[in-house]
Amino acid sequence: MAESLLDIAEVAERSGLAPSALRFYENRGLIASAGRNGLRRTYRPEVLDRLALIACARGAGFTIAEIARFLLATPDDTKLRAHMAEKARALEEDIARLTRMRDGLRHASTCMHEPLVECPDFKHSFRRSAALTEPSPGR
Amino acid sequence: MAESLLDIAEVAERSGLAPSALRFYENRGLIASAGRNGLRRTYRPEVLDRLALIACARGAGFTIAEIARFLLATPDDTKLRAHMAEKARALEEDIARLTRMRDGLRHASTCMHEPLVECPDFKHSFRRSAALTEPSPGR
DNA sequence: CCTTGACTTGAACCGCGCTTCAAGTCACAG
DNA sequence: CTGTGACTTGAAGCGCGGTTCAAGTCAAGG
Repeated sequence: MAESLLDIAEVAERSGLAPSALRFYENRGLIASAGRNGLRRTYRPEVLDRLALIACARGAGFTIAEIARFLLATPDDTKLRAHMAEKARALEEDIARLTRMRDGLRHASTCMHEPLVECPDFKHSFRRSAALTEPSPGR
Repeated sequence: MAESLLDIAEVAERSGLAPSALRFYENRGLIASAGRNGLRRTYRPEVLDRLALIACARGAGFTIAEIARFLLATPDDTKLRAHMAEKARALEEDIARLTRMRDGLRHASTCMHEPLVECPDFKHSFRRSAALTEPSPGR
């Protein structure tokens, strides 16, 4: 079984993350090492799934601290579920915003208008977006 | 006409941004003040549209520097258009990623599975997402 | 004239997510 | 036993997007 443990360098390579990032995640509680081989951390292969999860969550705008909370939450945690559902809702809004933004850019990239930035359609999509975005001061 | 100029405090209030942020944007070239009333910056009302645009772009993940480039680009700029189209494509990917994330979270929030994090469906959606996310090292 | 109070400036600081660095420690080869 | 070289640590540094701060300046009011 010790055979199946991965060296930190290997995990780094396979996950595409820097070793420093792995150590960073470890001391933030996002992942755990299985033990040491001398000084070297060794990881169970499942850590790769973890890392994929983390990368994805990061990409979706979750902070490290949030991810840690998710991962450390007590198992049968109803708060966790609520939190997840809440996040799903938030993502819904993000998606809508990005979609509008994408449409605005698409239009802008083909619209002839003299300052491009003044194109009414273009401005319009931002206006709408802004109205929905404003209430959220954070970020 | 001077009547229609807005004081920085007014712009701050209407846009929901801190005055410090307005000054920050100004010295990054994102907005321009119309002049001064004593020491006080005054802005043309159109700056509010600008700010809405900026807020939206920020929300869509553009950096301040990127936005500045967009806004300062020479008008009939074909590179600008190409850049925009490119960004639109990138947003498409982000949207797809967020959508998968949202679905993953939705599932997770109702799925009974003992470490929640180990739910196969849940993991699966991250796996797929990760595969598409990995090539992009930045961010 | 002097105060008040909102603005001005540049510079320092903050939180985030890491990376980089100096200094130390280990396994293994020769 | 001595390198070598990849790891270890904690601390410092970085880029981003601002905020905060000390010190200065102005217009208006008393």
